[in-house]
Amino acid sequence: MKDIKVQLQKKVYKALNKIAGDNEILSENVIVENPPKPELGDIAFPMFPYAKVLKKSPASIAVLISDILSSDDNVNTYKPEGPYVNIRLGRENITKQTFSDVEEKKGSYGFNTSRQNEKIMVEFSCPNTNKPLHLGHLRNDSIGESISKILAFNGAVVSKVNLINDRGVHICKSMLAYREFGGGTTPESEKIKSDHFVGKYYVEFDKWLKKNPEADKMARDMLLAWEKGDPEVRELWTKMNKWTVDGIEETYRKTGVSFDRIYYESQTYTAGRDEILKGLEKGVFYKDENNTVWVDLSDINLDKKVLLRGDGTSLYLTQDIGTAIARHNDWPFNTLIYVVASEQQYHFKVLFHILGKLGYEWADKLYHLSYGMVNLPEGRMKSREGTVVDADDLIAELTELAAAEIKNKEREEQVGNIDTTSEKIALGALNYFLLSAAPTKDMIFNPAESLSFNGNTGPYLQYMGARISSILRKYGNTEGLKNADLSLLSLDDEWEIIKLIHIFPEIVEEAGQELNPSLLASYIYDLAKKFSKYYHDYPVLNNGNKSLVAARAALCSAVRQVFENCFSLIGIPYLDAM
RNA sequence: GCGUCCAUAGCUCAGCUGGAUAGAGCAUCGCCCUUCUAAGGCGAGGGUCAGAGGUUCGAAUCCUCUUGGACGUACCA
Repeated sequence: MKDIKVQLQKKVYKALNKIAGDNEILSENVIVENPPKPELGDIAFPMFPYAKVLKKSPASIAVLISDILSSDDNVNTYKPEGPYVNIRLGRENITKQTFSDVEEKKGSYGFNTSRQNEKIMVEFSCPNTNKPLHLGHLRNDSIGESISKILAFNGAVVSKVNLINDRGVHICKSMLAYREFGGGTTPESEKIKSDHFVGKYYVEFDKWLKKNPEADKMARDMLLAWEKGDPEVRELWTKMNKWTVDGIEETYRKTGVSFDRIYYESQTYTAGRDEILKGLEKGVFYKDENNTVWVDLSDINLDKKVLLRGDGTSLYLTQDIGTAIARHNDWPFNTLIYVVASEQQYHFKVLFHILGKLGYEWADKLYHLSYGMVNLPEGRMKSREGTVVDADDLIAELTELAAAEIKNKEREEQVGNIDTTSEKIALGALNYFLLSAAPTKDMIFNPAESLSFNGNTGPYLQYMGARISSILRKYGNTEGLKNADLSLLSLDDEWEIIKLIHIFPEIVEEAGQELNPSLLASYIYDLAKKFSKYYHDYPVLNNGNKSLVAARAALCSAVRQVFENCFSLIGIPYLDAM
């Protein structure tokens, strides 16, 4: 559709100049747009901008341009409508081309090469090992996974990386509380998912701290002991970290999240130190009387920032500098995208700037994909007030609701395995919900409403997919569909659907450019809605005309393929029955 | 204080680089299961696009200010 628009732009440009004669030269950048309603045509050119130069009314220009263009084109039709030239495209070629494209590419329909030869690293998730994942992590994971898939579908080579924050005072707090109150219990003995088991002691620590202010200092001491390699502390640390990581990995498996490489903070946290010292030698940084190393950021209108403490220990920022450099060595990327919440914008601004100062020419290829917070109707989630929405609980709840719905509709038999189907519905609901809002925006999770499966939701999309599958199952062998007579698809409703199928690759490209999965979410919802109305109004199988049945089945088949491909990009499992 | 971002229907969100009466879902109220699964379809009501200026033939969209909010501005991560 893009190239068609460009061609038409050129034609309109030429026609405009024909009217202008040699008086005026017009900008080649002719404005194109989509008409607000399908009845108005497929593509529109507003004529307002040329009124002044041509000394004619927009409406009369529209008439002239339409005439000129019509005389030279027997494929598309041009119609002046008020100040607009509205164009109806010849449907035959586009339809034929679109269908054969889908038929040929199948699972890779939508794939394009706009990001070919790019190596893109995507960092996301980055959990702490003191507690299980919550809803905020789920948004991070959804975005990270989706963006990675989208970029790969744009031809890039993508490497997904995770950085597990397994070091620091937070894990020491859980460790202390466990040592104090755990009494040698284990996740197995208590039959609690292992990350939740550890999280329980993190909460326990907070309670303890209220009665015993000493606890804070004890945690810091434990961290020091850890850094010194105290064997007892290390042993406990290893054990508890494993519990958490095992539990988190189980959640990853359930939500379809995976990584090409996992970094552990405990292994990388010292890596930045040498870089800072090198920078100090080069005079990029400076040291104060306490041996603290600083960077002056007044060149980007920011304050100064500590890079190394006086005792030589490193900070979050220090570590991230080291990690970035290590990553570039491990896998020389063209771009590194950090999927991290918006609250860390300042951090990344500073990080990128410092890497630039250190002379890494790839510093300007680092990008912070800053996504908004997930809030509750009452406001921010607060662990202290126990309002944090736990990831596993949420998924379990959604799964139960889906299972109840299946039973309620008496679909057990058709669905087959209720457990796996319910899980897929839960996942579809969750990912669609999290990805349908633009990443940059904060969003509100209203438990009551967000658990619904009706309306603009993942399950609605899955349901449409299941209906298409059902129709195609009833149709039988779909092999012959490539020979279907597509000219029978003459309804406007069919044309609207075909156009949507046609532009799918363009939407994929745009979503990649803008790093915005929500474009795909609203695209597929649009397609689902149009298809839903279409098959409701026009029988695919029971219309009494064998050729028409084949043509419509072919349309179903193409829509199904786009569903599958688009679904996979935004983490919605495709279901053949539900 | 300073910086970044945000403000569209009662609620949750769309609205592309400015363009034709501002769109969905939820909620409310009607209608539709003897035809491919009603997790569905159709219809109704509901908007001074926070407010005020400006640029433009034309602004929800761009610029300025005001108001209201989020986040940040730690030798936390």
